Amino acid sequence: MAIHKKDEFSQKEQDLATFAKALSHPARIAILKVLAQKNECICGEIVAVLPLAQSTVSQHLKELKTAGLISGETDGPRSCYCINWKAFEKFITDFNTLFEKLKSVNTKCC
Amino acid sequence: MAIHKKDEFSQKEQDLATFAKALSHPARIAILKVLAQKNECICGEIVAVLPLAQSTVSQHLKELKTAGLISGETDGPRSCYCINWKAFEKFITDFNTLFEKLKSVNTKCC
DNA sequence: ATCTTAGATCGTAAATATACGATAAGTAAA
DNA sequence: TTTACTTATCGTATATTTACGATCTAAGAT
Repeated sequence: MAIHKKDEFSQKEQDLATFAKALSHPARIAILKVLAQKNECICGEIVAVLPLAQSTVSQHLKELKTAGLISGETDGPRSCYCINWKAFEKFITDFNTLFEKLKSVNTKCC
Repeated sequence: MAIHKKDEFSQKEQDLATFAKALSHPARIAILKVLAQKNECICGEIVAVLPLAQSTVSQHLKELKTAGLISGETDGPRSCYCINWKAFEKFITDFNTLFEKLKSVNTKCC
């Protein structure tokens, strides 16, 4: 029980799931928006906008970073984050490819 | 602590997060593939293909259904599931729109 | 009417996610 | 050096997810 079986799926399926998981919380979607709209992607600005504690935002940022969707540099006492477009687009493409493929095969059974 | 604050984000952010969450497990991605590739989208065929117990697959199907990505009809003693393309494409479009928008605004700060 | 089959649901255990406050660690300014 | 500021990390509580076996339900077969 509760022994996770994620590893028994294909790498592509796991990658897509990991990407989706990174986006599966509204706070992380909001963070991505802020990162793109501000020229200076300072952590503090994100904290100011979101209805969450600083430590919680930091945790969400870490998850986005671990998933490879953003990258961060420490800049003096601050941290500068930005979107990792390369990895991001790779996933978007994979998603679209998968769904395009699914759509062409589908034959509406119900 | 642990009082979820998802409701404090915008509806669009919540919708995208819900969609992403539905796709955030490789089993559910695999299920969507099977649903598209088989003409007869019978639950049993999914169970046969996945490395999971019947009850677990049923649970994943329920989550996909709750998220609106698939719909299901009981057909005698069996259950027929299929992909809800309308809702599916709505989300895909929203995703692409969001990311396209983000991309155009970004100015590479780090 | 009973048996079989397919699937959903219940109960449960363990893992993971969410959130916060407190604290640590590092830089900049006084 | 001390102080203030910014962010990361730790500890912790609670909620949710994942997974299974067992059981319930409903339809079809005998």
